[in-house]
Amino acid sequence: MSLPRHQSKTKFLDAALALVRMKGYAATTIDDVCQRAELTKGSFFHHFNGKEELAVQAAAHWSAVTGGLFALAPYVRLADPLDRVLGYVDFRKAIIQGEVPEFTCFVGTMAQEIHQTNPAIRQACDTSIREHAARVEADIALAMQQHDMKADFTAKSLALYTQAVLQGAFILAKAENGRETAKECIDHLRRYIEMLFRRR
Amino acid sequence: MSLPRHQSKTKFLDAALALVRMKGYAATTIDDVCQRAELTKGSFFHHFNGKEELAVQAAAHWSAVTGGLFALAPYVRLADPLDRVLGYVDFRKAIIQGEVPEFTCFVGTMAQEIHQTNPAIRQACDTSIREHAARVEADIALAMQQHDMKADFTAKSLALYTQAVLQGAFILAKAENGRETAKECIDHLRRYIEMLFRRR
DNA sequence: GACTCAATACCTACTGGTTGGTATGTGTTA
DNA sequence: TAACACATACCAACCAGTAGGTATTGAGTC
Repeated sequence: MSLPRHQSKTKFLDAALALVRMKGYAATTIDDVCQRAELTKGSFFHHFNGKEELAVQAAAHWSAVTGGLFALAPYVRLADPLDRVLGYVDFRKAIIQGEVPEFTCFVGTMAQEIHQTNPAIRQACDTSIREHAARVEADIALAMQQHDMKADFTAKSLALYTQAVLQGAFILAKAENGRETAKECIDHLRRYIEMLFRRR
Repeated sequence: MSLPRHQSKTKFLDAALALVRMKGYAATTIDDVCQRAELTKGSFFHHFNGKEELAVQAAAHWSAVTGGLFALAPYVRLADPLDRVLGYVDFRKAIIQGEVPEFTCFVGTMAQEIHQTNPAIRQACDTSIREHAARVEADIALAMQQHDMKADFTAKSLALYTQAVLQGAFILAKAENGRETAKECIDHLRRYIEMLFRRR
């Protein structure tokens, strides 16, 4: 009566994403993960050699899941690179919906907790964030080229800035337990990009 | 051989600030706090009725400590409100020094972890962040007034945006285990404010 | 197509260490 | 002498991880 191959592993990873986004890494127990995945500890330790490995693989899983989401978003098909950048920002604002754990970032949450105590997880989170930023960076670089912009900042630094704003917006959302401030932050981010590219 | 009144309590609170900034809230045990404060659990439970109360009071303690730091910063004595706003941003950049736990935000870290699980701590973190933002907001409001700015955003939302950028910059700093990206984020924040007020 | 056999996938039951919290003190101060 | 400020010793619950089992799958053999 077992499920198709490796589906269980995915269930553990999905459970980890949900639970860590709700309670954080340290407060999420392996038993929690097993219960949510509707599987047992024996199965868990068959797939992972411990909590750390779960976290590292969950970071990669997060990249895959969100990567798919952004790849399918309509803005990626816009012809103008600046439109894609602004479309990305708008999309990030649009997906701020539902309860706080539903729209906040798994790797940002985890990095916050383990940066000093677990280098392997920290590295996995950093990689996930930077891979995502690199895709934004590509469009920013094209937009800067197209607008012949002579700036005292790089496309990379602006791309990372967009991520910082989003991560910070999530923290304010968590603190207030709401979405409004976060959305207003993204409005400011959009305004900044518009001003940089003189679209305003 | 006991210390002057209530000094022990402060030692617990200081220990909590340091440890949570290093390891996060959940991973910080009461025993850790006692050890760092060089006091015993008996003393701890004399001053606090549990970990939650420690966290709530530590948030207030954090506001007091950082409040003192900013009150003494040189930028607050500048005559022009916009200079004070930009001076604040520069000051935030300047104090990004040393190891990551030394410059990151206690309440931001804690809010991230407990927002769904502990309303009392979440509220304390929100209050701490918003009190700090309110001081920035005051100068922003004056600057907007003085520059006769007709903006489609409020001073409050811009003030909260500055906090979001800072909190997000801290997350990137934690993920990369360094300071550079965070500082570049603050450069972007400064550029944004300069552009809003046409100082560039 | 039936018959091994080994690897895979999953389970139950347990353990040793940790953790938040308690019970019950003693010394010190006003 | 009562309140305060600490300390020691303990406990029950919890948690990461282990031991050792059973069921399922799939590839090779005849």
